[in-house]
Amino acid sequence: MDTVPRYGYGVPRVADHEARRRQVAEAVEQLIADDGYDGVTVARTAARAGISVGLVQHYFATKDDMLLHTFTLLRERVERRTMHDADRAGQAGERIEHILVPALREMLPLDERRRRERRVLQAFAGRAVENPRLAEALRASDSHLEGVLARAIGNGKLCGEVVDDVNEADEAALLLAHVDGLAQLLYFDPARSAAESALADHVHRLFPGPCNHPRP
Amino acid sequence: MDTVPRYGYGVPRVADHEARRRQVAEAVEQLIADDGYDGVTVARTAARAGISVGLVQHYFATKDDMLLHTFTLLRERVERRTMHDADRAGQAGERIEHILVPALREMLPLDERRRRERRVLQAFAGRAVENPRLAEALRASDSHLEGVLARAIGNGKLCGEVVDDVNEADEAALLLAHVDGLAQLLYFDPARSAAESALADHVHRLFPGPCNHPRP
DNA sequence: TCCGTTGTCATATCGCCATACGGTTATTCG
DNA sequence: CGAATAACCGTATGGCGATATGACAACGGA
Repeated sequence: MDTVPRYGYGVPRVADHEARRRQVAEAVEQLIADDGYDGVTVARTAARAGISVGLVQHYFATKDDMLLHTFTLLRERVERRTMHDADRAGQAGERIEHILVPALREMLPLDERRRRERRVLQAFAGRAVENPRLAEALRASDSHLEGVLARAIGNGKLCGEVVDDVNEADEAALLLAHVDGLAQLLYFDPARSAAESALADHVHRLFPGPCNHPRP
Repeated sequence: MDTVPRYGYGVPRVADHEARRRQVAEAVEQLIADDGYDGVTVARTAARAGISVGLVQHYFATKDDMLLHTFTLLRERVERRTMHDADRAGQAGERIEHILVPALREMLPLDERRRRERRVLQAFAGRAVENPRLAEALRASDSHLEGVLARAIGNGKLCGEVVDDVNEADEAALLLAHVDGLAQLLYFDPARSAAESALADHVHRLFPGPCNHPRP
């Protein structure tokens, strides 16, 4: 992922490629959040990022690449933030449930920042139906999250919090789908605080047992 | 689908306004399903509907109106299909749960037709973030469905299927959100049959009790 | 020092699309 | 029968936006 060749041979005028791309992606994200997906034009993006149209082209061959990269960075950021804790679920001897709930809660649009984020993700999701590359990226990103959750559920089985006969892949997908639905609900109806407890309930039903095998 | 009014000559003075608008909306829906939202242009829509650009303009002042009307008709159709049964939940003496589950199942993309439908709805949902009129229409449509569900849950309370201390408005919203998440999941992963049982489980948890007061 | 490469910019091009417009046909009503 | 009117068509227009192009600047290497 980060193994980009770095392009560092005896070349002149070395700029930080990744930083520039991040800068542009940041501008795109802001534009989507403010004006929607259709509000994104190469010209406006350049202006927002404080650079020229030509430079944007220099870093992204096509507008589509630009959007895709924006989406990728955004998802990576969300995943990093969300799953930072969840990934070591079952290692600390604490109940996995108690690690998972706040982690997943992080995905809900509970403040302005995350509402903006949701807005952008929603716009991307809408385009995914007509943009195969975006659809693939979305799928990949979801698969990754599902993998992390499935592992957490697997750990739950090992330590007795989860009953043995659940299919962790299914349950991970279902949990993620539920969280997504709740996020959608909260986006359009921020007052529905019941969504938060619904999330907790879901996780609680998944992890009903006590933690029998706390790690040292 | 094939019920295009065929415009028999000899009726030009007064044409069936609503039928024409339906015809155009139908074309729009097909275009979105086939080529995505951005694939919809007035010209292509006219071609698809077998009429001229000018005529489309004659029936819709603006492209936005055209799209909005398409969305409205689509949602109405889905609601009608879905809630036809659910609305008389608790009247026949049958368990409400057993009426609600197949009704809500209807919203899941379980066959090609509904996958196409989902595709279109997803595209619309994506634009709703940047289109206030669409957002409002979506909200209104959801509210309506929530109302129907809330009433069903209320009936459940009356006849003992639902415990008394649930908030039916909250539960209706949560149920709908869950169904939406599951629909999304199934769209991208049609093989996840666990989604269907998840829906049934949710409803079953909501309606745990027996039906004590069957109507005559 | 000078060459080649890369970073950067400004502007040109070219297609597409929503909407505007003017014309034609065919009813209905008086 | 003859306006008046609504359904309907084809094309013009004007703007916007992605991408192409060509020029210039800075810097590393020989």
